[in-house]
Amino acid sequence: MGEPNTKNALIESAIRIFQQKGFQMTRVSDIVSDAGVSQGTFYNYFRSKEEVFREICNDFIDQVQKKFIERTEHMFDGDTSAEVVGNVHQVVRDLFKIYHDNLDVAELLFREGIGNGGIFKEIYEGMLAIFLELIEEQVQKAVHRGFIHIEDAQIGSVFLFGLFERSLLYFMLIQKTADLDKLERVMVEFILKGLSFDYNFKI
Amino acid sequence: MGEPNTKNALIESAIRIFQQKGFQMTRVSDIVSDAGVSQGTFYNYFRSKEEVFREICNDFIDQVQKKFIERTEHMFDGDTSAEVVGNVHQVVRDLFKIYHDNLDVAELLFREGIGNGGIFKEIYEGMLAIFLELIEEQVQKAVHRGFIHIEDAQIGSVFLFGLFERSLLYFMLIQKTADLDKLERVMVEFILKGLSFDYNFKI
Amino acid sequence: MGEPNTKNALIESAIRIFQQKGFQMTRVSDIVSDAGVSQGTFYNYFRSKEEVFREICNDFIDQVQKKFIERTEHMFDGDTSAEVVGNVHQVVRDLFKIYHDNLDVAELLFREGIGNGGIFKEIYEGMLAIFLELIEEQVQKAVHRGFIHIEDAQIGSVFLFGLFERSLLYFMLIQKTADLDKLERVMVEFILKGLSFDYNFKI
Amino acid sequence: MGEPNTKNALIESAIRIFQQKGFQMTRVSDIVSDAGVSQGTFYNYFRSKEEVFREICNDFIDQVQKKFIERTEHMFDGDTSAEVVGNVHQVVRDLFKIYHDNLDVAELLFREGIGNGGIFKEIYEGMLAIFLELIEEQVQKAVHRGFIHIEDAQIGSVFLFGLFERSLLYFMLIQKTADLDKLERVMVEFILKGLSFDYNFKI
DNA sequence: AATGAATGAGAATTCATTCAT
DNA sequence: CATGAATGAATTCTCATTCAT
Repeated sequence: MGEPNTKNALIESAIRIFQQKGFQMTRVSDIVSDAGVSQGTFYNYFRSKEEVFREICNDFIDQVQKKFIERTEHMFDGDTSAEVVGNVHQVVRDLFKIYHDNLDVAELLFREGIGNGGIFKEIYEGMLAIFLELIEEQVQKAVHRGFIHIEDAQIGSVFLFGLFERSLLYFMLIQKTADLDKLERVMVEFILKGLSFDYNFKI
Repeated sequence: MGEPNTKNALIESAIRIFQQKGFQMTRVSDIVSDAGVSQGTFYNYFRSKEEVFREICNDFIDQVQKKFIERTEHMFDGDTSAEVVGNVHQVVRDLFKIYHDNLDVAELLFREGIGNGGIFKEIYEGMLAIFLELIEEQVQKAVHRGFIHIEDAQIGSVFLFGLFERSLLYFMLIQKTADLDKLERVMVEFILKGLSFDYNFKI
Repeated sequence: MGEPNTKNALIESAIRIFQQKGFQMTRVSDIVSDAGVSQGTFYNYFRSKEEVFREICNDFIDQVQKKFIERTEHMFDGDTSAEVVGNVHQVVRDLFKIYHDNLDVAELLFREGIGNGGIFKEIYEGMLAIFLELIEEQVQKAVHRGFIHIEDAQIGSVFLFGLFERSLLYFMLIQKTADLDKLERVMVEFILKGLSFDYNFKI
Repeated sequence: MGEPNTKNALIESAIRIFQQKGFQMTRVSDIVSDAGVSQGTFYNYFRSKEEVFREICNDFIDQVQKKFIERTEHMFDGDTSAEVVGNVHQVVRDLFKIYHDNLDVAELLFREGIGNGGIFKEIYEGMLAIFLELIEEQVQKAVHRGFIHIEDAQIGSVFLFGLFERSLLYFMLIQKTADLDKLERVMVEFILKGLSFDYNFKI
């Protein structure tokens, strides 16, 4: 009783405090006092501070990955350029939403996942690998279907990822005032043009 | 480049160790033993561990910023599209070189600058602001000259920055095997097309 | 020997784990998980970890003491030297058996009883006192009957105890390969000669 | 400066406190406050509480071993029984002295060396092996020279060790009132008789 | 300038014990 | 009787920083 509640409370507090103070500066005592449980209770659920962090990140990545697959697999679907453009918009909008819905953990991962002496390097790089592969696959498909063109699909997918990730980091987490509709519009146009999209194709 | 004095030795050691272990995991004792001086000596030159880090980052940013200005201020110069394309290539190549020449500190800054509970958030965000402003300025100029187009120059400059930074992070620091000529080619094409560059303009 | 109830299970587990890990390194959680009951159940039977240990030791000492009295009180009985020698052999053999039958607790007590910051000093020293007194009594009796001789019976009984205890510790617990028949033979001879036994006496 | 003093102070305090409270119950804070230095200083000299203990024990064993070799190697020297008896007395007296001079560490080792979940089992057993070997060697030599007799020299040396160690433990550390002259006299007689010493031999 | 021993606040983690169910 | 989540005191060890020499 209280079992899953306590663990959830700890996870939620951990996310909140990690986000505020960063992993290294967060004390287990901060987490437990935020969660309203005792110091020892923490260790009934997690072996260490690092373990909560990993658990949070992995949960997030799993969940986002699943949604990401659902959304992106129809990214360049469509028989006419208008349909494709519509789908790309839809995908970008969906991804914004996923990101926005998980803003706290996303921030945590993007901020913390890189530094910290490489403790979480593997987590960030693992996530990067997963997403790059998924994006590349879609880009390849569209290249084969002939309505976009890029010399190297892997490079292209790194561009798309960088473009997307840094934009959201910048506009959602740093500036915190984002006109998401506009961002979506500008991004879709930039991407499609960058990928030499054929705005007049029809199968 | 400077005289091989104690302070330089400490800075070089600090860069090396920070890069290997990250800021938080680096011990002052690691730095001094790498530099071959005693623990106390460190504090004759720096008030704290944080101070060396700031000094390293700020030196890097100052230096890169200067080069960056030099290079980018002629980014979209030229009276014909061919000249502009040539200049863009030149700028991208130069930036690659700057990044490559400072790979150690660049990695340090990009890896550490974000996390760490916001200690260095300000450094990273300061740097981001500087570069975004410089890029935006160039983009604006080119938009006014009429041969590129983008709905919002700030958004565009974030795209360019993200594109560039994450690509170099990925190919230079993670994959570690980069065909820089190809990357340059693909990047320039992607950027110019993304910015609706008029490949046929002539003044 | 008892009913296979929870308390016995806990005691048996406690003996096993204490023996493996020592008192201090044994966790109550080790004991209960070995016994297959929950953490709380332990405290329905024992007030503390120390209490199980005391209970185990005291049970052992009581039981051994009883047997020890039975056996030793006829140690030097007999009207001829041959009878006495036979009885001494019998006693030594019996004591070996007691020790062997209780090897686990014996080890526990001899290993743990001394150290641990004196927590169990009293237990070990109490046991020592009991056995030394019993031995001394027998030695006195034999001295009075005139067929052994020793300047100080207390010192002699300490010798006998040390001789016996360390031998069994060494051969049973450290070397683990003991030719008990030989050990018995050598020990009886050593003891009797050491005590200036008159191999030719007859009443 | 202060360097060896601090370390020595810590070792002396450690011996004192370990002896009073036992290894497990001793806190590093007890040691440092007794030594009058700060908590951190302890860790400039020892990696852990265990390390001081090992260092203390090993120093003691090394030192005692050296003296023990010096003394025992002439244990059964002599051309007449009287000379041998004299030598045995001398050796026993010397060993009492070594033990007495190092009473604090001896107590520490004999009390703590055994228990503690086997952490220091190896230390105690290592020491035991060393001393048993040295004793056995002397016993063998005397057996070959023909004036003592024992069926098994190894068993005999375990007897001698047990006899000696437990006596000193009992009379010096537990009873704390020992008539050492008498103990020596009784012990030498017991040992020699136990070993079937030929009180009339002459070469 | 250089040294390096000393400092001590601070953090993570452990585990015997309690108690409401 | 049994349970097991919760507790929190207690302890070890770390490491940036100071300062007398």
